Amino acid sequence: MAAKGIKCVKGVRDIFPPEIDIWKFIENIWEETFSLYGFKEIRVPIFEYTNLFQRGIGESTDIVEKEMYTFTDKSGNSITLRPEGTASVVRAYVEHNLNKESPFNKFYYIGPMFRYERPQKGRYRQFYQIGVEVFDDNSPEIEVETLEMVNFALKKLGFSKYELNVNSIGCPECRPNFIKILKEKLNENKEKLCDDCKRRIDTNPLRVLDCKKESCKTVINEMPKITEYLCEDCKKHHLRLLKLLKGRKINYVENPLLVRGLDYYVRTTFEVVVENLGAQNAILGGGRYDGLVKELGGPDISGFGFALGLDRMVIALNENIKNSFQKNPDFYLAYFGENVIDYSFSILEKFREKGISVYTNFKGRSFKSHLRLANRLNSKFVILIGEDEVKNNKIIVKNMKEGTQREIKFDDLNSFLDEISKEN
RNA sequence: GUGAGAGUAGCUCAGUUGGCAGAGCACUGGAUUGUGGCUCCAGUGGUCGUGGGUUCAAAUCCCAUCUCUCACCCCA
Repeated sequence: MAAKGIKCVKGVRDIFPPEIDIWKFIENIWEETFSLYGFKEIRVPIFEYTNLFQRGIGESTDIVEKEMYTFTDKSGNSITLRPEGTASVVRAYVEHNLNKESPFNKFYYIGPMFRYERPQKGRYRQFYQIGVEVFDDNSPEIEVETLEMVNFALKKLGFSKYELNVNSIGCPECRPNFIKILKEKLNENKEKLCDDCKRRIDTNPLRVLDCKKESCKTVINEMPKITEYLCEDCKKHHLRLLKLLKGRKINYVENPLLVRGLDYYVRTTFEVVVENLGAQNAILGGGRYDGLVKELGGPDISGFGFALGLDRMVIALNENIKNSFQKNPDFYLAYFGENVIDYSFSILEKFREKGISVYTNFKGRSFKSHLRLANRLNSKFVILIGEDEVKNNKIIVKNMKEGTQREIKFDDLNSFLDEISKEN
């Protein structure tokens, strides 16, 4: 129980061992994968001027309208804790003219995002994303390479049951036309829809297509699909993408109902969903945002990227993989008696110089309680040092699993340690 | 922002019509004074989420509030 009155803020949390090992495992696999595919890290601030997000994400989106942590700083500027990463990366790209600096165009970021939402499974007010952005490449090919990279990393992480949903939501040329037609058709069937959907016809017509109620589903089945209303260029792009995905044998599901909540998306959108996450089942999502760089004051170049929710990925990660992270140091040093600490320190140093991690405890324990602790920590070996060992310049190494132990003379320590290093 | 459930020891949870605050696991010590796990014995540990109210008496009833969980909504 926490000390009186001291608690963390609603919707945020601490992450500590052993769970932190799972986080680092996931982060490492993504970073290794990014490196293989030629991405480099970019670090951007956690807060920005509010208008970056207003312009970037879209003034009327839910995120900007009601979910941002916005405050006024001491000089009267409106500041917002970032609710997502793309706007910041694009801002940095534009601000520093990175397109002129070098031809390099593939970036990834990792860090916390902030949204004021009601907490729920897989949804927190401070949550962590890893994301990638590719600038100045409007080809379907880069999309395929990126999706292949997603598959690559997810497989390495041990995900076997997931589904890649792909859609095209058109562009500012063709999408308004589709929405107009969809609204008309929905209004014709208005009486058959649930109350929520009746409201959505005006607020968010695309969202009606995603309703789970049976009565609505029958209506939805007869509704037009956005992919049938794409303009020539968008259609060409989309068909090329699907063809390439098939060629690369990347499994996907065409989902004409997949829409994104951020205004900047055009054409290709995609999402990876898993089963065991409850309502928040999307672990990764993204798409193309060709107009955003220009919108934020840069050249008219394209953008494509995705973000993944680390919190959700940790929850969804296969249970047996999670259990393999109970990793404490193999060695525990137990010392007891008068004037043995100097000797013990020198032994610890020897181990560490050879790259072998050792844990010990300085609370003046008896051998019994040392060993009990070592057992709890799952130590494989315990180094025992008492007055006798100091006097005779040796250590005892006990194998906890076998229950056996052997004496090592201090002079033989180096070769013993080399032997261990080789085994690991 | 809306709806439902929950909050008691470090953890998982009991606690009857209101009547001394409980168990298991964990922890500390001992049985075994330089050797873990198994067993036995003993011990530490609580502002019953918080603040009010009713009552001789509240973990229990009432009001408020905070947090967690799940769903709506939205998104990664």
